[in-house]
Amino acid sequence: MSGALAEAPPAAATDPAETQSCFDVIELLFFAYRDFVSDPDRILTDYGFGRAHHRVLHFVNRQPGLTIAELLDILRITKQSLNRVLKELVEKGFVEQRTGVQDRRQRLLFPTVKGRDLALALSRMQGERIRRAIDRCGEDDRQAALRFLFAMIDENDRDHVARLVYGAGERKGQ
Amino acid sequence: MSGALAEAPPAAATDPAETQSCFDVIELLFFAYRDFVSDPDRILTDYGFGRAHHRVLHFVNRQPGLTIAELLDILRITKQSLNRVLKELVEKGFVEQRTGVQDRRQRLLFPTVKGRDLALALSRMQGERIRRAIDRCGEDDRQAALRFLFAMIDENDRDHVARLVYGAGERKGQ
DNA sequence: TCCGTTACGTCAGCCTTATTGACATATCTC
DNA sequence: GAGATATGTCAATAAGGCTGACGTAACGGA
Repeated sequence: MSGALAEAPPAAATDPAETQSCFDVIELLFFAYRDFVSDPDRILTDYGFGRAHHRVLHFVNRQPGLTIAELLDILRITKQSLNRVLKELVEKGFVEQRTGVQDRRQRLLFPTVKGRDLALALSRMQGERIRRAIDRCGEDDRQAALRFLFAMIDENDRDHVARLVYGAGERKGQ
Repeated sequence: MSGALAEAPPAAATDPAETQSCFDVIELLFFAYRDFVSDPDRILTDYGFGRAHHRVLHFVNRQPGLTIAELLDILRITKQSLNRVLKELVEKGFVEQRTGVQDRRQRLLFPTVKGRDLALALSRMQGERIRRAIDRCGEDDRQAALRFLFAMIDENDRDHVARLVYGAGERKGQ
């Protein structure tokens, strides 16, 4: 496709042509993600929050009743890292913790009204970008992109992600 | 599609249905990116590098002769942040700086052989994930995903990115 | 030739987000 | 009652980003 690296043939690539053909995905994923997360960042600073808070708030709002362990598995960070941002979200009244009913060791996480509003405001910003993208490339490309992105996820995690994305909702009581 | 938030109707969303329909893109982009960057991370620690080094090395390798200003525009970080990682890459012999010919104020960045090898090893890891994804969802979905991801980029930046991704290669001499 | 602008480097201090390791507590399960 | 599990927390550290300020070299036009 492009003439990149024509003067510098790859020394160790098993298949230069195929390696090369992946640059577009690698780079467009980088640029799309770069701009994708930049929108909410502006709002978040007004609340004294960062991206880490956004991620927590998003998944708590998306799946009310989420446990700490499940959140750790989604975010792939340590509990110490999670605890700091979660504590701030709770202290500022965006997330509420309730003791589990079946298992009282668990702390189920719920968004407050305030938390839900913020989560939706952030999603709306990202949604606007997504809708503008769909206007450009069409709904079919969005559907295909979803399939491609899904296939990019670790195989062991796809079932879990599928359930979360397409089967989410209130799960645990109170 | 899903029953998420059924018990908690969005308070401020202009269009709940459309906001909701974006959750899949928001989340799959998060999970795909999470796993996508996790592969190179393992190699990078062996060299004492992090993701920031990877990004710099990738674009320097992709576009030999890149200037500092262009790299800053790609990465969207401050020159102080860039300088730290770039200095380490130069000190460890992965990137070479040469004074510009037309404009002697510029420092043109080139990968060394060592740098090119590392960049390609990292790209290869990501390429393997991409190829596995294509095996699952097909080449058409990949092409569509590229169009969608491209449309997700800031409008002002699309020309620049298009040139970089599809028209890259050696640009500035010696 | 002088002067303003540009490209880059650097010092200093700070913030966020992540890490590892260790230990405490409450609760479940057997 | 004992061990495993879910969570909370203290402490130290690292990576990667930021702002602000200042310096130097080179370009470019008046």
